[in-house]
Amino acid sequence: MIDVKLLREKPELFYSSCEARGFGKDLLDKFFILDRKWRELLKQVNDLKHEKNELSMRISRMVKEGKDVAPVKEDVVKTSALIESNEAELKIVEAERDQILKQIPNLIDESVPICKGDENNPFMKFNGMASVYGEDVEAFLKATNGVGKYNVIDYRPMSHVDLQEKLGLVDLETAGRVAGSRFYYLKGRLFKLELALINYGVDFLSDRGFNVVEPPLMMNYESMSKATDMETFRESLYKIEGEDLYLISTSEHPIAAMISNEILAPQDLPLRIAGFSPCFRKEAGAHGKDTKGIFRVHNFNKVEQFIFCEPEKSRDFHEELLRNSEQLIQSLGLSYRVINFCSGELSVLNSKKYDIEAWFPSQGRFREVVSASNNTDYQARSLNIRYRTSDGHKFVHTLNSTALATTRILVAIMENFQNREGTEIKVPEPLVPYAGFDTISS
RNA sequence: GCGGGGAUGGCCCAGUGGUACGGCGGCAGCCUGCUAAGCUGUUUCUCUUCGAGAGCGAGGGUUCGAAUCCCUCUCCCCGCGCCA
Repeated sequence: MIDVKLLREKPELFYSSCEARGFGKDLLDKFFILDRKWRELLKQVNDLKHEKNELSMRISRMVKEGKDVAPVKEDVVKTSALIESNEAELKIVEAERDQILKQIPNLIDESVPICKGDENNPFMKFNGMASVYGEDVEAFLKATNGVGKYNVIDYRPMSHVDLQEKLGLVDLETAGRVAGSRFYYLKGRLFKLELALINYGVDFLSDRGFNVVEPPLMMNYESMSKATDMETFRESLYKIEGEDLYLISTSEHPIAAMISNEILAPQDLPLRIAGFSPCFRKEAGAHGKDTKGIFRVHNFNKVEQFIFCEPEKSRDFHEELLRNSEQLIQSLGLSYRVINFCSGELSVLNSKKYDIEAWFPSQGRFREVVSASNNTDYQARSLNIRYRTSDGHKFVHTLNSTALATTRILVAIMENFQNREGTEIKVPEPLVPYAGFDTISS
């Protein structure tokens, strides 16, 4: 949720932020109408309650003095009736106003480019040495502003879909029968490689000051709605039938909610948490996209980074999260580019977001493997996560970033490190000690 | 699932129908060679010019008035049962 006081004080900030996101100004206009009415009603109700409290106290004194309180009681009853009707109206207006308020998006950071469309997300940097099939060179260079480094290869590597089929590493057909599309059985060494990735990611973050947790995989409506936004609710989340429970779509949400309604001591900050969990997503808006293989699936595993920090420092910590994620991707030998999200593509919670997109030579393009967001105080305000300062209690800033989303990284490994014949996959060096093998073959 | 106990401000804790006690911690000030101690004030949210309202796990109810009485629910602790 945004800061209502700031909205009242500096509405122009929100009008320009909403405009940059491509939201109309209707939402804000509606808010101000309702808020004005709400404040009027609140004043009325509070004044009436004051009156009632005074009368009650008078009764208290009169009882002690042994006087007849019946007439005063009648006054209180009348006042109470008035309060009841005014308060009912207040609650209606308040609910309407809050409904609007929840939809007002976070203020965007100054450094966010004003644009729209995923394809326009500006390129930030490239790292690595990509293997690029001849006819993809042009697209590769365009995607990296001409600065991407690459080796031209004279064959197109197999897609992970074909490769995993050929090497017997994934069983999609059985998963389709047992569960449905976008499910999978990971088998043998590919499964062990996933465990290696998880352990590697957890150790990596643990070494960098993150406390590691495995969160609950389900959340109730109240916590979930505060940790996320309606878009996620509508498009991503699975609900458990007959229970007030939703499967998490990322450990970001239960980690964020971990310290809801708490007031942290300043020395607790920054609080770095790394979580590991399966993630469940409906992918309702993705019909027809990545329908084969394990690139886009209904459940996958993910190591996630999360930071709670002081507001002034969140920009720096956003860079730290990106740096950690980059180092992980680099260490696996993958080449990638970083993009800065367009104002028009940010989620309601985001103030700023970077994506890391790895190069997939078989597809001839960069695909998202990491998403690093600064949600500033938006999530913290909804979840009521504050810290103590000499100037009162303030909301922390929250940030999150993918460390390793296992299925996507496995796809990247399969598509980047297969041999020319498509009979063997080389295991990235840092994973070898975790996996206990250095190649995967049939 | 059954029985018993519990939830009060950042933390601890008192409070059996008359408008939340005290301590610790935090912050500010005073005092003091320095530190510590001591003293004073302050400490949540909302609307505000003053000021007021709300707040005792959540939601209802009774009452002129509820932390207190009644109902429903949630979570935690102890015991029993079941169980990977």
